[in-house]
Amino acid sequence: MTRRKSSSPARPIPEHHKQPISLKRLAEHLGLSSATVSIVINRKPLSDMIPQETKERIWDAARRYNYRPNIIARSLRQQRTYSIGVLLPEFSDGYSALVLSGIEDYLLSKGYAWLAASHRHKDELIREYPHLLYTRAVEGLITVDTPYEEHLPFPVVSVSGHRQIDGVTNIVLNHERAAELAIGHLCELGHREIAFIKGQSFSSDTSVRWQSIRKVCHAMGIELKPELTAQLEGVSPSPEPGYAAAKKLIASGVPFTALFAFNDVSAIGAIRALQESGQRVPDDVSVVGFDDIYGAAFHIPALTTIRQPLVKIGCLAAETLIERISSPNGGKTSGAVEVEPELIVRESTAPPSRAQRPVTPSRT
Amino acid sequence: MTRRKSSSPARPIPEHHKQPISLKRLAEHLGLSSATVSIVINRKPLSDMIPQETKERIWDAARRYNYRPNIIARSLRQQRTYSIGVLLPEFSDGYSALVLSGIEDYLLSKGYAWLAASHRHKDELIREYPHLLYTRAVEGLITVDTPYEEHLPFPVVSVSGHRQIDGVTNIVLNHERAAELAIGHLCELGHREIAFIKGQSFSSDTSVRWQSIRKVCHAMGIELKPELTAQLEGVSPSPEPGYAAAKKLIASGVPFTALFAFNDVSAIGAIRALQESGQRVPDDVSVVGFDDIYGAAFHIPALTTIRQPLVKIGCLAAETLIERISSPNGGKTSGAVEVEPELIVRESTAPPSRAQRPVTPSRT
DNA sequence: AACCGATACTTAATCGATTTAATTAGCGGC
DNA sequence: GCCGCTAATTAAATCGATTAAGTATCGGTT
Repeated sequence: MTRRKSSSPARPIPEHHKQPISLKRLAEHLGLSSATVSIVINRKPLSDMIPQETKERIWDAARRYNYRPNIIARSLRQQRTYSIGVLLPEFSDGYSALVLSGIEDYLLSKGYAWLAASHRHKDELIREYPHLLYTRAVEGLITVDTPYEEHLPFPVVSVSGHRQIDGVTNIVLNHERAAELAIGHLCELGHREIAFIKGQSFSSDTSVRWQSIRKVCHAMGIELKPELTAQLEGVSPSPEPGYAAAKKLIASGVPFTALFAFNDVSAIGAIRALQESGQRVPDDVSVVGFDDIYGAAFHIPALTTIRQPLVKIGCLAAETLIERISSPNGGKTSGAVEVEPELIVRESTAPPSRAQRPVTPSRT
Repeated sequence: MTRRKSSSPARPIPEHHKQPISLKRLAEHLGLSSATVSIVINRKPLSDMIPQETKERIWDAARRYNYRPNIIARSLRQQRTYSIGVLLPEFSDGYSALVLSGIEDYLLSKGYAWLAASHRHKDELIREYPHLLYTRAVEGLITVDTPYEEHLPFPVVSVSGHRQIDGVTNIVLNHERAAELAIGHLCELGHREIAFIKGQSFSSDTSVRWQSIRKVCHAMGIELKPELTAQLEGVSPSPEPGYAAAKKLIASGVPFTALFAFNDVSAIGAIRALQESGQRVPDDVSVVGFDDIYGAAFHIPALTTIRQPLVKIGCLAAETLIERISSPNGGKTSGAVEVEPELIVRESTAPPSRAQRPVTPSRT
């Protein structure tokens, strides 16, 4: 304080300081320059030169007037926004929501914010949103189950994306292991006639998952009959597509004792279709789901499923993205990170009934 | 162009203009001042003075160099961020997700962005997040099922908030009508012994809903037995709390033929508990849920439920908030907006069975 | 010839912070 | 009494737009 110029006396601040105070006003009030205050508040190396007493004066005033740096001004100067975008198909699909939780946890801990956007499988939104987010000055993007081709001017981490795109890191499940777990479980129970529901064609996991299933079936000597293969159709996040797919499988007339669905939601729809056609789960048909969303455990019957560590995946995606954003070389590494699935056995699977009745098509 | 000074010739821009171009550079390249370009790009009234030819030159260049105004700089100057915060308990509860969809739709159409935050019922996060969002310069906040007392320095719209707080607009369901629909439906089917599951104490709808139920029960001559009243406990967004609550009701030994749950998720948990105790739904006990989340229709049995227009609620919340943000007087109006529920009859309700067996407690 | 008003722009301030380069005061040494 | 050094701070540029206020040119009028 020894050298504070007497020519610039501390200026008082009006009582009702409800509106945020600016650095400049705070500095004026302290009789210091805004540079000094900024340096101290941000604990810059330069502040080593500032005597303790002054620092305390600054901190006191900052607390008293509840000073909060204007993040917009800071962003402009630093060319950093500390925010990222998250693009996903749908908030209410049980899958994205869990990934989001993981993302949020990590970002919160690192001081990042995120702008979310759901495209509901509309091509236009899938195309537009990344640019909109870019306009919003995000520093990176996490896409969840969203195919995106174009090269973007910032790092991208893709959850269950599978294409190798420059600048995109993929977080992927070990799908082969997943198929082994599911089909192995059914085989062990004694099932041989297994039906499959593939994902929608727009789902990025669909193709990889299916390849894994084919490979594992072949290895285990399970025949993959075309009549026992159905595909989800439509963009509804409800169990309806699974219901429709299962109806088709049943209508084929080819008997099966087990069904491996693309996800838990479609498994739930499938179970409804089976029950409507007079089949009981798991007595007549075993069903295995995928994901282990909330609620899978509470469905009746409780779903046997392949759990994806969704929260962890979200966390990992966020971590990977932040790392790439922070890395000095711009994080050019576009590789893949793999996570492991887990088999959760509940009530929807059982050994095939001895009296192997063929599944008969119900009336439409 | 007649008067373009020959002293500042159009300056070429290097080929690889991948990185965004600034207004200044664009103006330099055009041989104009940035003010002129800004005025034209933003279609300010002043641009009426600019000849068509110049305007076209500007637009052409903007397109060619893919000019995008830096939103940070603009925000700083205009003191507007065109973004709001959304605070909710949980992404994966089926309820919030639908509200979010509505919010997103509306905001997208108005050019606003949103920062989302889920507090998972942690007091600390409920307290901190609004300030964090404020620091992030949101212009308003939508809270979903989140009790918030403190006065905030921007407009707040609260979905299913019920307190009258200065500066907060509530979007509420007509709970009395909802209770009438549910209880009326059960009465019409012939039920008299109705059990109830109240919401968690932290849920903002819990108290209002319960008052309405009491009122309607009284009006309809239904006795509200304390033993047939349970409350959800714990923060899990899964059906588990509903399961536990139903277990308690069953354990009371008091017979009931119908159950009105706080929401669909808890109804699903309750159904599981009933089935485990040997009751069949709806044969022995009818169950009515609340919300009509995705999946309610595909549960087995499909849930009869009171539908809240959740997407519409989100939309309405966003609209109300934007209106208050844009209104010149700062939108001091803190009132309430009411929406109407709807009864959706599916499979989980039926007339009480003639052979009115008392519900017997199952082994623990 | 001086003036006016319209046209077609430009200048410069501003938003609120960060950051680099400079400045000042005091002190010890010669 | 001057030099150089350190400690403590500050001035000024900067980020990229927006915007109020100003200016130069020209045709036309009195």
